[in-house]
Amino acid sequence: MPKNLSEQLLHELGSSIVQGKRQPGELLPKVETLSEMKGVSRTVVREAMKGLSARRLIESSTRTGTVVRPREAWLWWDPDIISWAAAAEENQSFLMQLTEVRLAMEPAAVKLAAKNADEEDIAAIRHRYDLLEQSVNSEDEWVAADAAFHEAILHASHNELMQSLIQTLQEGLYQSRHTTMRILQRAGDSSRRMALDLHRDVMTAVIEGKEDEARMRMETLLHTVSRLLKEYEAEVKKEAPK
Amino acid sequence: MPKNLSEQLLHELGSSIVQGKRQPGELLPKVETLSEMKGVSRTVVREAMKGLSARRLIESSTRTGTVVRPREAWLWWDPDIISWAAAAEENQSFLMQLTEVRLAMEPAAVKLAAKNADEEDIAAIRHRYDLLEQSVNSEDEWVAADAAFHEAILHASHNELMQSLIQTLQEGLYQSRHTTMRILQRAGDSSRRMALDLHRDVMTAVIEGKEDEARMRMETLLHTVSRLLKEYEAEVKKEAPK
DNA sequence: AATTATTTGTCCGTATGTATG
DNA sequence: CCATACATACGGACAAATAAT
Repeated sequence: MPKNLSEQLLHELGSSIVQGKRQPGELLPKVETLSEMKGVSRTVVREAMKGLSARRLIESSTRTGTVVRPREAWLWWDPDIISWAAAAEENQSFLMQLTEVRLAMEPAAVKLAAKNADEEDIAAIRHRYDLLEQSVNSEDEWVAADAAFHEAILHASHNELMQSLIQTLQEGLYQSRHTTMRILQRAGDSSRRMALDLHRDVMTAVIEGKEDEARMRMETLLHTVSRLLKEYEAEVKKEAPK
Repeated sequence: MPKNLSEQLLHELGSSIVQGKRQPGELLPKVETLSEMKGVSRTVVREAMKGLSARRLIESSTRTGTVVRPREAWLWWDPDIISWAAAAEENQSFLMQLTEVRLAMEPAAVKLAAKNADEEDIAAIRHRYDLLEQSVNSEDEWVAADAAFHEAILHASHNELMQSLIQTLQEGLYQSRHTTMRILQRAGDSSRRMALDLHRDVMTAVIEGKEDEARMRMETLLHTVSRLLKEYEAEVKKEAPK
């Protein structure tokens, strides 16, 4: 998947750090040694190192060598770091943290959308909602239509920073949720129909420019989905206990 | 300031892109040319490029060369990108967006703190508040004490992701605000005394575990400070109109 | 469809800078 | 002050990919 050798090595080293296989404070092998270990040139190793230090996972200094930086220095909002952390064995706590941020940001974004949406935005949102309505009977189409709807709302906030943030956030959640998503889909059309109503409520408030209304309805939507998720998780656990 | 040549070049190229001097879609000079232009080796150029592509500011492919990626692909939550954007000429819109995110995140973090703070956290928060109280008469000490107080609250949220996010956020705002800060400080002890009360209210709610109370009080605090800022900005503008 | 030109990607020998012992 | 060990920097060579001819 990675395009070139240095990206490959970057992912290998990066995930080993984020997943705790290399602890903060630990000294990495010197460039020459790594080059031999991985069978690549020093150039490739050095370029991978640049990727790691751009994410503040490591710090290099002459003579001392290259050490893994403490967790609080890491740039957690890098999509790769999030992806590596979400792919870790023990990721429950991390996913909860991601969810907490989402619960804070999405309603705020919708509130902004209600304030800032122009005619073009509203047309786009309406269109996405129609597509959502049409795909209420299809498991596969629903997921894509749902994402597109949220993206249209997000775009209407006219805040690039929030868009970027929520996007990386969603990707992180998505990666570790595709199994759970399947579970939710199994719930069938009825829960999707319920979700559809909640989506329409959000849309209406945005179109009418009712900021706080829009924010609260998004909160309701998120909490409902989260409750559904928990219920079905519990149910599955009951059916197949380990 | 930058430690080595490649970081120097990275900052030069990175800020020129973020500040719009090199537009999305534009083709960068090839490695060899850049190497000659800047008087550094190709190795240095290549390593700087790695830094830019880690931040998704550029994309390279063989034969085609290296192009500046569209703004929506950029990793906006990289501290360097934020710093470059905050240092731009036309940064009003960017600062507003940063502020909007802050207004969403800080109250959410305080709410979490009210939920999750343990004895240790509470002791730390109390301590920071005492320092804040003691520095109400000193312009210089206040800024540092205020930051420390917010950091202690943030730490009590027990959410590394939020901490990281708000920290980079604050650094971005701080960089472009140090002039405005001076203005606010000029307001004298009275406004600081008012702010102190608001801080105490937040602290109390956190200690008592009143989540929504804590969130709302932080919202009040932020809005009050923002209002004070605007008032003094307007006043200064009146005194010295351009 | 085959060839060529151009640019990134990769390798490596070598030299320099810097902090440690 | 010298020796050592590491990152940093330089540049020539070749490989791989792809747009243009």
